[in-house]
Parts: sequence; structure tokens; C-alpha cells
Amino acid sequence: MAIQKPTIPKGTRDFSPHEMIRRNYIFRTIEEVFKKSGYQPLETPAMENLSILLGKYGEEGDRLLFRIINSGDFLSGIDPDELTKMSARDLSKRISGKGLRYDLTVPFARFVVQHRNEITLPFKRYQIQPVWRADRPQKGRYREFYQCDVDVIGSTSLLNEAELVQIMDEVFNKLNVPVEIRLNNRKVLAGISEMMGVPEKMKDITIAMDKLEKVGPERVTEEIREKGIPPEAVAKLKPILTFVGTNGEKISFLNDMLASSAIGMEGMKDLKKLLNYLEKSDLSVNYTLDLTLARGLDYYTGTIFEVVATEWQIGSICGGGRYDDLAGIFGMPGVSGVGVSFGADRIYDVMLNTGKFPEAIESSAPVLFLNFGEEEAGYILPLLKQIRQLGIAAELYPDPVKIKKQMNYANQNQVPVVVFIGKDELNEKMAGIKIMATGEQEKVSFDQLMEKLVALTG
RNA sequence: GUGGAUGUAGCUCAGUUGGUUAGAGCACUGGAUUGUGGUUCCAGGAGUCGUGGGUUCGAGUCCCAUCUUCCACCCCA
Repeated sequence: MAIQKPTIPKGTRDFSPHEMIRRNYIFRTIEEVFKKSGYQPLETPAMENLSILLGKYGEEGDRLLFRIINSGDFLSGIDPDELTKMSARDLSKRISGKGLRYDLTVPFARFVVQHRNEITLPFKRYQIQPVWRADRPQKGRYREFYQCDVDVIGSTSLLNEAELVQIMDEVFNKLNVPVEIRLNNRKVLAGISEMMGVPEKMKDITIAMDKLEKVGPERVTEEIREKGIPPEAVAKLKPILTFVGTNGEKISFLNDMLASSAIGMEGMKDLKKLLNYLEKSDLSVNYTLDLTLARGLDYYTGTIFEVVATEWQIGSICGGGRYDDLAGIFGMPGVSGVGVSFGADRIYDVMLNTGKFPEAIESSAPVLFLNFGEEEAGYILPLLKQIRQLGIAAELYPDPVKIKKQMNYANQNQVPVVVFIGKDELNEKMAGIKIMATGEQEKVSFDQLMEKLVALTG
């Protein structure tokens, strides 16, 4: 058999030890913040039944779902004549019943409904797992990527929204990534389309509005007109597109604009309340009311969030919102949830490109014992056990190869402290300690060795 | 899903209008230094030129297909 070069599927990646150390730093930081606010861990399967996933993310989302072909003879029961006439779309329905999860929110809603008798509402959970989308890969866009979700389900209080903003604030503070949090409310967007007299066109309008920052007001109104919305309706939207002001000014402006829309006023009430909570939350991050923020996922109904890094353009690095009906779709109506998702891979890209990873997280073990031979190694084994019991990561080079090579290993792995115990040291009952950064070397008695290593690595 | 670029050693890249055995730097391995890394010097290994077809006496170079990566659109973390 011909040897073929090994490859991995499009849009997937391997993570080297160097990358994993940095990725784990991100995951750890995020998880700590989640835990501190009382969220509990949850994991769900990589695959879900397609009936759970389909129709939750809009038409585009259905297209981007990875489908898993049925096991066994998946063509049995399909008439061969029929097969040739079938569209790829219809065929996929017949031969696949499972798909890879597209996000963590829908599986969470499914979990809540399925285990409703085992959990108490409100239920707060976090979930850090990969998701898959059959999108075309680009910068900051992968087919397999990690989401870090926090959600609370079974509470309509806007205190939950405020808590999520606090979490975003703390996470990005800890990671030292400057961001701007954008807020909006789907009810306000519904109010805007109602005010325009075309409530049924809300989706078209919001998708177009979402592009305002990118293409400008002219192109937005143009796109909306192309969707068959009458000019007098478009004219009503214009002042909203061009309005500039503080959060407070936007609120009072919209209050007047949406006075005739019941749902719009409801959204305004929510926004006002949330902004009021946020003022009292002692936040250090910038948060702005962004009337053009739409969010693509179909299931959002209330508050929506999006976070962008201010120092590196890569799209949103965190996003989410409130969903009133997701549990209802699975047969548990009247249970509202709200949550946000941190995009770990994009956060990694931002931190990498803006140099935010701390140096201190690099080294795997701070102490390396050099290997001078069988006898010396035997002597080092109990020392290794001792130092590890003191909570310091340490390793013994496995082969008695040239010291130059062992030193090079220490250098490459950024080991800060190297311990020499060879024939000479055994005779003197002294250990050599070398500080790699400075090149300094000293000898200490075996009695003092542990104490010295603790001092050097503490 | 639409449009456009890209691919030569582990990495970053040279390679003339198609013409002998495809090069460099870094990295790696060995030596100068039989117990001391990050500097220097010397030597060495390493490439089915993304893959598969085609044109040609002859293809890394031209043509077609396909895959990868990247960019824009769509959409999104």
C-alpha cells in the first residue's frame, strides 16, 4: 500500500503542548469566574439527534450542520429508483438521524427538559466543549471550535443579564483583553419593525441593520428596500440608523420613537432596568446600547449581547442572549433562559496577536534533575518524590545522555532550575543547582536541597 | 453555498522564455567541548516540488481536475 501523507479534516486543528498550555490558561480563567458565580458544570454528547438540532438556528444553521450517516446498511428501505431522483437534501434526511452539535445552548435546553424532575429551577450551568459547523474556514473561523457557555434557565429576572455582564467583565479583565460589550433587545427590534408598519419583516430588517457599521446607512436602506419594504417605512428607520448619542440619549430617543409599539416599550423597559443594574455593578468594561446589534440565531427573544475585542478585529469573541421559548419547543413551555458563550479560539487568536499571554505559564516543570547514570538516578528517585509532595513539579531526565543534550532540553522547555547530582556530588553529599536564567550555579547540602528548591520556585 | 488567491525540506522562502543531479536561512543530528543550555565554527541528514491526469523529446515551471490554507460575500464564536 502506498504511503500517504497524514492530514486532518478541513477546518480542524491539532494543538501543540505550547498551544495547549495557553488554551488551558484561557479555559481555567473562564471556568473559575463561572464557578465563582454559582454555575454548575455540565457536559452533553458531541452528537444529538437531528430532530433536536434542525430548525433552531435558521435556514443557514441547518445548512451548516454536520450530519452523521446512519450505521449499518443505511440504504435499506430506500427504493433504488427513488434514490436516483432524490435531492441530496431529501437523501440526507433518510440516511442520517444524528448530527454534531452546533452550539451548547440547544443541547442544554434539551437536557433541562429531559431532566426536569432532577433539577431545581432556576438552574445555572456552565459548559466548555467543542462545537462543529460546516462553514468555510477563514481567519477566526473554524469547523471545530470550543465554546464556553454560561446559562441560567428558569428565571426571567434581568438580574441574570446583569450577572452575565459582570462575568464578561471579569473574564476579559483577568485575561487582560480590552473589549466593548454591546447590548440590545430583540423586543426593541420587533418594536422598530412594528413602528415601521412591517412587523413581519423583522428578520430582513435586523439582518440589514446588523451591517450598518460595515457598509453604512445608504447600503442598509438599499438592502431593506430590496426586500420589498415600502419607502415610507424605510424613511421611518433612517433616524434610528443615523442616531448618535450616549446610552441614556439612545433610551429617551427610542422611547419616543417606539411609543406606539407595545412590544417595543416592553423591550425598552427591559433595557432601562438592565442599564440601571449595570450602573450599580461597578464594572470596568465599556458597554454600549447598540441598536444595530441583531444576532443571527433564531431562538433569541429578549436581551442580546455581543463582545468585540478593541485591539484586534476578528468578529465577536463572545455573544448570547435571552431565549423564552427554547424549552417550550421541547415540550416545557414558560421556562425562559439567558446565557452567553465565550469563543475560546477567537479569544486565543486575539491574545496571541496582541501579546497577552503571560510568560510565567510556559514551563511545564520548574525543576529538572540531570541523569548521570543508573546509580545517581536511583538516588534521585526519592528526592523526586519528596519535591513533588511539596507541590513542585519536577522531572528526572530519562536517559543518561550527554549533559549538553540534557541542558538543551532544559533550555528548550524553559525549565528555570536544573539540579546536578553526579559522582562528585554524591561523594560530597552536595547537589549542584543551576539557575538557567542567570547561569549562576551553587552547591547545597542534601539537607538543604528541598528548602532551597522551594525558595527558588515559590 | 458564491467569487478570488495560494501550495517547493519540520518552518520561512528562492528557483530566469519549459532544459543536466531542485537551492538558501532557521530548525534538527554529530563534532570542536569524554559533567554544563541560550554565542561561535565545522560536518551531515532531510523534498514522490499538495495530489491525480494531460501537453511536450523534456514540466517545480504550461493546461485541466481535486484537496489544503488564506481573503471577500453569506453567516457567525
